[in-house]
Amino acid sequence: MKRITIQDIAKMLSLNPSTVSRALSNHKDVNEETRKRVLAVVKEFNYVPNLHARYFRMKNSGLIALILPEFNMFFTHSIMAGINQVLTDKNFTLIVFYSNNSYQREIEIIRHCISWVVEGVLLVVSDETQDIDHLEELKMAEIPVVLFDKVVPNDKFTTITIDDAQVANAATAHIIDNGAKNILGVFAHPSIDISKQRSEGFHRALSSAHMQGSSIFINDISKIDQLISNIDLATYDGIFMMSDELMINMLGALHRRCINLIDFKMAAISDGVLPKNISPFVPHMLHSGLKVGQLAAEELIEEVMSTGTIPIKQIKVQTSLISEP
Amino acid sequence: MKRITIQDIAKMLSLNPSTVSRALSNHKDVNEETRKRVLAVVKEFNYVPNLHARYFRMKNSGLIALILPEFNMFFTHSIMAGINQVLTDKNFTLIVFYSNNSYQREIEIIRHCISWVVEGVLLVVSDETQDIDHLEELKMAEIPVVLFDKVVPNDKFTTITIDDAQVANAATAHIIDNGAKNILGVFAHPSIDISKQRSEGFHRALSSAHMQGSSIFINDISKIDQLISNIDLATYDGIFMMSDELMINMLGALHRRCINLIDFKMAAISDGVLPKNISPFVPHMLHSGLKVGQLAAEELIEEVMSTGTIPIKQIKVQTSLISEP
DNA sequence: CCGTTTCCTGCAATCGTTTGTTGTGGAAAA
DNA sequence: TTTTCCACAACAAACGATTGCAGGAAACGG
Repeated sequence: MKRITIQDIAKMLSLNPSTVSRALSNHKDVNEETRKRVLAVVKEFNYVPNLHARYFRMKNSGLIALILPEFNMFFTHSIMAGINQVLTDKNFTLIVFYSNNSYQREIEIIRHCISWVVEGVLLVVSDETQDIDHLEELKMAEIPVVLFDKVVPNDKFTTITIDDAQVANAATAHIIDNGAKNILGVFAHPSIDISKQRSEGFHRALSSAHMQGSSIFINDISKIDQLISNIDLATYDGIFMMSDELMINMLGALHRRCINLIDFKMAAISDGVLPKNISPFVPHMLHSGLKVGQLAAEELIEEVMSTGTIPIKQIKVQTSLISEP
Repeated sequence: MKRITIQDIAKMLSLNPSTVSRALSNHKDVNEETRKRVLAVVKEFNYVPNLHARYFRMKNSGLIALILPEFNMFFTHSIMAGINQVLTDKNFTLIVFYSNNSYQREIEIIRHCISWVVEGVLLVVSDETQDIDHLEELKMAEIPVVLFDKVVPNDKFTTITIDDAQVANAATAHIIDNGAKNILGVFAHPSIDISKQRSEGFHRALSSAHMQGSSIFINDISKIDQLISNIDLATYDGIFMMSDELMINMLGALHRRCINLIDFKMAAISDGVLPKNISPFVPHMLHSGLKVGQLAAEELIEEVMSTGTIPIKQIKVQTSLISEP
């Protein structure tokens, strides 16, 4: 079936398309009477504007691209919820791409975004991404970009992160405050930036309490049982876990080794959802994906809306300690 | 900066825009020599086509809309991963909407989809949605729709679900096979369709084994501790949990009541991700979000691509029992 | 040498919407 | 009565890419 257009409406009412257009956009130059007639026809025939035509003419698109390296159950969903809230509010439409942690794919996606005339890009870089050369094209096309969560440090684009070292430090300090004497730190793959940062914060907390402790880096989470099998857990009385994913897996692994979790002082860095759902409760530095998503979207929209240039910001999201359920 | 267009390229090379366009689309009517020259300029100036212009002219869009009622960590992410795989493969672009479980919002979104001239819609209906009247508009606009996961039973659109009753039945049977004599079924809010279906399957399994058992419906998951506080768990030796969300919360709640989970024969319906991550292992009927997403996307694309009409299908996704880690 | 075919490129229209400019009739002001 | 002004609506151009058709030049056959 052929869609009804503004011209069809114009013809029916013996009006000019321009008048119909203005009627629909509440332009003052159109008589209230004619507007009524237009609206009536719109309703009767279920007219909806063709956004391709509109945005093509207007040279914008109302589209915001979100580029994610992967879909994981621990953080992505709340980030998306946060972004969506903001975008829906401001009447933007979200298109989602998935780089599959490939730098090459990320480049392709960015090209595609330009083709789509998106008005802004929200980017969580892939693990492979080491530089931001590929964002140059977006800059040239004057498309604002906000990097968040995993970022490449730079001074050309707004970034939104947490102070990983400081947060890990605070979480570890909480374990120490609870009286643990020997703490095990559990981290993800050591090559990714946040592992390094959080590990650093962990060790800083230990040394400022004049304590020792050790860290393990889980390269492949499915092998966690093996990886911790040669650790004498009895020597530890505290555990720090750098993420939700590690937390749930670590708890599972300990459980499989029939270790009583009550014996441990624990802390993690978490989105806050999982600790609400599982037992025992794990105190955590609340690193809310929802908030990060919202903030990223808000910053981006601000840049999109502004006419002039806006100062680049390096935002550190505040985190807080959640010490009880 | 102004974007470079086909006409700019044409001017530079003293060609006609039409020739440039044909060169770029590998049309045979253009000399290999000229094509080379065009490609060189394209590369030099980083030309990217304006998809709004193209799709506006071509009357399609390469867009597929995904409408979700909510973002939850338990199923959404794997559904999206599955969809994305297929769409990326077939060169479609995904736009995502979030109905926030509101029927009204769902209607708005569908309108918006038509406005965007999307080529297909993947829909998980909101909890409020009781009918499919609002999909009539899509049908009139000849936009294919695939309903999946949560659906409204109907014979006008392709649907992809699991046989909830049968799956719940099988899971329960597994608990019975393991020797449990008195089984507790844990279900979500009784007003949503899948709760009813799964509860029915659960009870069917019980009665065909000439057993009794009881169910509880968790209206508000944050109150799970209260809800199970008046249950004498000692009388049960088996638990069936209808979803990942209930599973993780139930395990947590039992743990808080210091109940030894080893004493229970358990089974659930699960996406499979969580059981890999937690301990104890919970046998489950594997209801893979990834697979559902893929299948939904594939079915939709097939309808989109086909010229004639395609038979409506009511697909039940196969599930399998995962009885060990 | 002319007619026909082949190969390549140009011309012009088109998609649906928006918007700057122009036109018109009637009322108010002079 | 003439001039001015205003409210309203029509006209036309534009956005960038695609495509049917026309046309020119070279190649080829007779």
